[in-house]
Amino acid sequence: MPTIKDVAKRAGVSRTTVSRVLNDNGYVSHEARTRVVEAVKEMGYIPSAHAKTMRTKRSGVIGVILPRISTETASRVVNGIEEELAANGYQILLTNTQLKPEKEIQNIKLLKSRQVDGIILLATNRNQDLLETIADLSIPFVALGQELTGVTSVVYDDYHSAFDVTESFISEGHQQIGFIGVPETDHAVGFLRKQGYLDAMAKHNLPVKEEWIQDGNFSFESGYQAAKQLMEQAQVKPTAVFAVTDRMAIGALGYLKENQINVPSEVALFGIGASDLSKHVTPPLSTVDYFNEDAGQKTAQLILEQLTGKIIEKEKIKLNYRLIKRDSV
Amino acid sequence: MPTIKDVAKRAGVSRTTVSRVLNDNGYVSHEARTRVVEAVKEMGYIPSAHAKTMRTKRSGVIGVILPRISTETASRVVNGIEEELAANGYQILLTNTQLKPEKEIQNIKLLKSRQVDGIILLATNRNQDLLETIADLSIPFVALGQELTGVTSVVYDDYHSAFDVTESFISEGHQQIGFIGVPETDHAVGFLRKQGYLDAMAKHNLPVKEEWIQDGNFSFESGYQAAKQLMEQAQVKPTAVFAVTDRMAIGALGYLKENQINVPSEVALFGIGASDLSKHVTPPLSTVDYFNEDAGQKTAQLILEQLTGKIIEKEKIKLNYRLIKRDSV
DNA sequence: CTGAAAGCGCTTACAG
DNA sequence: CTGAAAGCGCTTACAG
Repeated sequence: MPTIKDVAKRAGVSRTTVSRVLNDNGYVSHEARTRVVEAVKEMGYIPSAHAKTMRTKRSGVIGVILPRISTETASRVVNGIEEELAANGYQILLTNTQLKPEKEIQNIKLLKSRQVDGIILLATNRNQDLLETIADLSIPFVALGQELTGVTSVVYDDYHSAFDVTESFISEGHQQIGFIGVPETDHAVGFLRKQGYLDAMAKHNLPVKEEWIQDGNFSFESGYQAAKQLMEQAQVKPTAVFAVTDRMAIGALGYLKENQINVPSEVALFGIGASDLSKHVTPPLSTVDYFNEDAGQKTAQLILEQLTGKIIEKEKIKLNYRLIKRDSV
Repeated sequence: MPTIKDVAKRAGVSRTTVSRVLNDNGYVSHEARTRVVEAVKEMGYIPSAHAKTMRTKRSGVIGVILPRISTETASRVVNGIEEELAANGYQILLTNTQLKPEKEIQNIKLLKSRQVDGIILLATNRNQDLLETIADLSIPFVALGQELTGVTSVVYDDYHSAFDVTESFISEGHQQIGFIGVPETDHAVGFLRKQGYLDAMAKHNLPVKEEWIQDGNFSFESGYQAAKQLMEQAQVKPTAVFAVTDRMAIGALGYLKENQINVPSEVALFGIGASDLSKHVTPPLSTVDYFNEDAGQKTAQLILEQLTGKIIEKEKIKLNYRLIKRDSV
C-alpha cells in the first residue's frame, strides 16, 4: 500500500503539498497539483482513514446500535439514517445487541473506541446503567424509540396510536377488546401502548378483564399463543384483538384462521408497524404506520445538528403516525 | 479522553507496561498490573482502536457490502456473518450500494481506506470493472451470491433449484409454465434460474412460448404486472407460474386473487426465498429455502480462513437448498 | 520484569 | 505557493 510519502516522492513535492491537494485546502500551484493528482491515480493511492482520524479527531462515522439486524423496522430506520447521513458525508457503523441490554453498553464502548463522531441507539429499555453510560459519553448521542431522560430522543407516539386503535375498535361497536402486548421493561412498546389501550377503554367506561391482556415477545409464535389464551381461556371472549406489533398480530391471525374464527366478522384485528407482511396476509391486516424511514431520517438530522454544534440542549421529538384500516376490521 | 500516557502516569509506570497489561502479553509484575488495571478503571480509559490499527495493521473489522439493507435476505445473511465473525473477535462495517453497481467499487475503496481486514460482497453482477477492482485488492475478499472469476465465491444453487421447481410443476401435470425473472445482468438470479427453468422444460420436451417469460425487478409491483401480462396477453395461458423471488411471486398472487383466479387449482405458484411473507400469505406460497443464515456463516468462515492464512487458492462453494411445498401448488 | 525510542500515516501551525 | 517538524495514541523491537 502506497502512503502519502510515496505519492510525495513520485510527484516530487512534500507530504504537506499532497495533503493540501487531497483535501483541497491551502494554496497549491496548478503544476504541483497536476503532478500529485497523476501520482495518486498511477499508484492507486487510498489515504488511510485511521491516520486522518487520529490526527483530526474526526472519523466521519456514526455508530448505529440495533436491537436486531433482521427486522423490517430496523431495516427501514437504518435506510432513513443512511440516506440522510450519506448525503452529509458520513458513514454508518452498525452493531447489534441481539436484544441483550448488557450489549448496548458494550457496544457503546466499542463504538467509542472506534472514534465514531456520534451514536444512534434504537433503544429497547431505560436501564439506569445505560443512562449513566450515555451521560459519561462526550459525543453526540440520539436515542430512537424510547424517551431516555437526559438524552436527545426521538420517539414514536406509542400512547396515542394505541389509544386511537382501541377507540377505533370501540367506535365500531366492540366492547370486549383483547390486548397482546410485551413486557413493560420495554417502556414504549410494553408500557405506553398498553396504557393507551387501557385509557381508551376507561374513557368509554368499558371494563377490562385481566384475562384479555396477554404478553408476547414480538414473535409470530407468541402472538399465536396469546390468541389461543384469549379465545380458549377467557370467560368473556373478545370480539376484537389489538396486538402491539404486526408479527404478533399475524401470529394471532394464524391461530384464528386455523380455528375457523372469521376475521373480521367474529374477531377484528389490529397490529402496529405497517409491515410488508400486514399488506399481504388474508385478510389484509389493519395496522399503524410509524413512518420508520422518516424516523431514521429525523434521528440522523438531530445527530447532524449536534455534530455541527447547532444545538446543545437535549431535545425530545415525538413522531407522527397513521392508522391504516384494512379488511381485518 | 484519557490516553495511554495518562494511564501510565496515574499508575506510575511506562506506556509500554500499560500496553502489556492491556494486551496481556509480555511480563508484568503483579503489583504493576494491579495499579494499571485500577488506573484504567478509575479513568474510564478506552484505548483508541485507530492508533492500534495504525500501528498493528489490523483493524479487527470486516466490511460487508449489501445491495440493499432492508431486505429479508440481506438481513439473514448479515446475521449469519455477524454471528460467526463476532465469535472470532471481529466486527462488521456495513455499507450498501442501493443496487448501483458503481457504488460497489466505491464502497470497496471506502472500506479499504478504513483498513478493514477483509471484505464480503453480496454480489448482484459480474462487471469487469468490479473484477479488476477486486483483483487489485490486497486483502481477503469473498463474494456471496454470484460466482466471480478469480474470486472466492459462495453461491446458491440457482440453476438446480430452478430446475427442480420447474420439474416439480411438470410432475404434477403442468405443461404450460409461466416464468417471472429478472434481467440477466444478475447472472445468478436472472440467467441461471431462467436456464434451470428452460432446461427442465426442454428435458421433458415441453415447448416454451416466448410470452410465458416475463421480466420483473424484484418488487411486488413488478410481479403483479408480470402476472397480468402472463394472464392477459398470452395466447396459451400458463397453469403454473414460477417467480424467481418470493416478492414477485406474492405480487403475482395479488394479481391472481384480485382477478378471482384460484391458486392453486387454476394457477399454481412457486417462489424462491423462504421469506416470512411466503409462510403467511393465503394460500401459503411454495418456495425454495436457500438457508441464508448458513450462507452468511459459511462466507464468514471463508474470510476467517483467509485471515488466518489457512488457504490461499480461491474457492468456490455451492450451497444447499430445499423446496418447500405449500398450498400454492 | 521494565522503559526509552522509533514509527504507523496522516494534518497543521509555522516559517519562509 | 511550499516544506520541515511536531504530534495524534498506540505497539514493538531493543537494551538493560
